[in-house]
Amino acid sequence: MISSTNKFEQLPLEKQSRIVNASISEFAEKDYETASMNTVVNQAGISKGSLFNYFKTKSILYDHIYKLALGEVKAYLRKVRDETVDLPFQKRLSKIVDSGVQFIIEHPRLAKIYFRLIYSADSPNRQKIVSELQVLSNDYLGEIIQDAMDRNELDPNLDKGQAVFFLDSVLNRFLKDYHEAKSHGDVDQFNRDEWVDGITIFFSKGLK
Amino acid sequence: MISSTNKFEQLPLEKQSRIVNASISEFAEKDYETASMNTVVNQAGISKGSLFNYFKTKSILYDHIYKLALGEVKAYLRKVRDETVDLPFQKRLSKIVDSGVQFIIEHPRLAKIYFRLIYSADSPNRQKIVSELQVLSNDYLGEIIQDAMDRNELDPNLDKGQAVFFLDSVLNRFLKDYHEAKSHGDVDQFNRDEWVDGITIFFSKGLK
DNA sequence: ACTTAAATTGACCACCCGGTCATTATTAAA
DNA sequence: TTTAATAATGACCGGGTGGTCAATTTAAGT
Repeated sequence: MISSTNKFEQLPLEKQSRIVNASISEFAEKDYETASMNTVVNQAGISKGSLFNYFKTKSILYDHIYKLALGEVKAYLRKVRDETVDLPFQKRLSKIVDSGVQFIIEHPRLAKIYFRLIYSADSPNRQKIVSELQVLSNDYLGEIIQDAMDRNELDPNLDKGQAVFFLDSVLNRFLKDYHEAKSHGDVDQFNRDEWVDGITIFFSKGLK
Repeated sequence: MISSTNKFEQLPLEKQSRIVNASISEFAEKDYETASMNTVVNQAGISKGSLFNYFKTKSILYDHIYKLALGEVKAYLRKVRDETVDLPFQKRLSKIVDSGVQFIIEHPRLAKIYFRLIYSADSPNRQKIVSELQVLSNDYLGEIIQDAMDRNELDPNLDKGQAVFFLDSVLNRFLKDYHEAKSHGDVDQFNRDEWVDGITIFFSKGLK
């Protein structure tokens, strides 16, 4: 069976990366509907016919790109999860936030695509994608929380689903705000350490 | 001085509401760029020239609509704030969540516009609007938290800015998820009381 | 060098967009 | 009833879209 990106994958790597680069830039800058295949084509320095030969439709190209972004996110998450298995919950949380911040710094365009995907509404299979992400996040944070519960660092009677929800809400929101602050140039107002401390303390003791 | 909606406001109310209704539907269904003035015109049963006579541009029409949505949101928030001044923090939080849920039920299209505005990226003056909303939320939740601190219901050494951030993250996320679940028809999985309890307990004691 | 197959091109298509404006229909004044 | 002012209309404009395909360039095989 021949995948729909087959033709693309058989291209010289240099050409592939020109196309991927242009696509990432365009989908980072504009939302799905507004992003233009013409712009991609011009920026990549290939003809329109070629692009539509490699990717039959716009939405197939978008699929390729967002999966790429998601794969990178997953890699970061896996890495920090595995590197912190033996650390206490608070330290672990802190490292996860760190990793998120680092991802945003190292892959600003992919971060933009990721947040657009999560928070915006007009990607082709939005509903399916988002629910997949929810499962992913549930598994990931669920594991972190379960580990902490097993070690008696968290209340063993916690509703795990809710705990995951709270973690997810605050972490994602923090990273989103950080990302936006960064792309507006006023990232200095973020004292990262202070925030990470605040977040971990908050999760431990609440506001009381 | 003549406002840009002057012509519109002098229209018969029935015609006004036809136009507002059509606009709300369109901006709820699609994001700003994708929403079509032609659709609005057809649904409202007026001619294109008329619409552009009442509202000079698409973005001015959008302005009118989102301010309407925001005004409604503010009214709900003001109401619940004033009605709960004497209640303890936990009860107050619970009522605020209630009010949000009720808003979503009573004004699903306005809720859609509101969440699109907050979480999506392509509205005309997005940056300005979002920072205005942040100030608004800061004032609102800041007041609720300050009240609770004054009554010794919360740690008086709290970083108020952070506390507001946590509240805002969790509340908005909860309502957004609720809204999406509702518009996908699977709202039953939400045991509202359980969630409200979970949220208030979480804010009091954290996860420990 | 010649032929054939494959890859690349960009002009072109139908469609939709926000916005305009000469024309027409409606109302008010005389 | 005629005239003047106002309101409503929709054909039309320039421009952009995703996608196509006949024609051309490039590469491979003999």
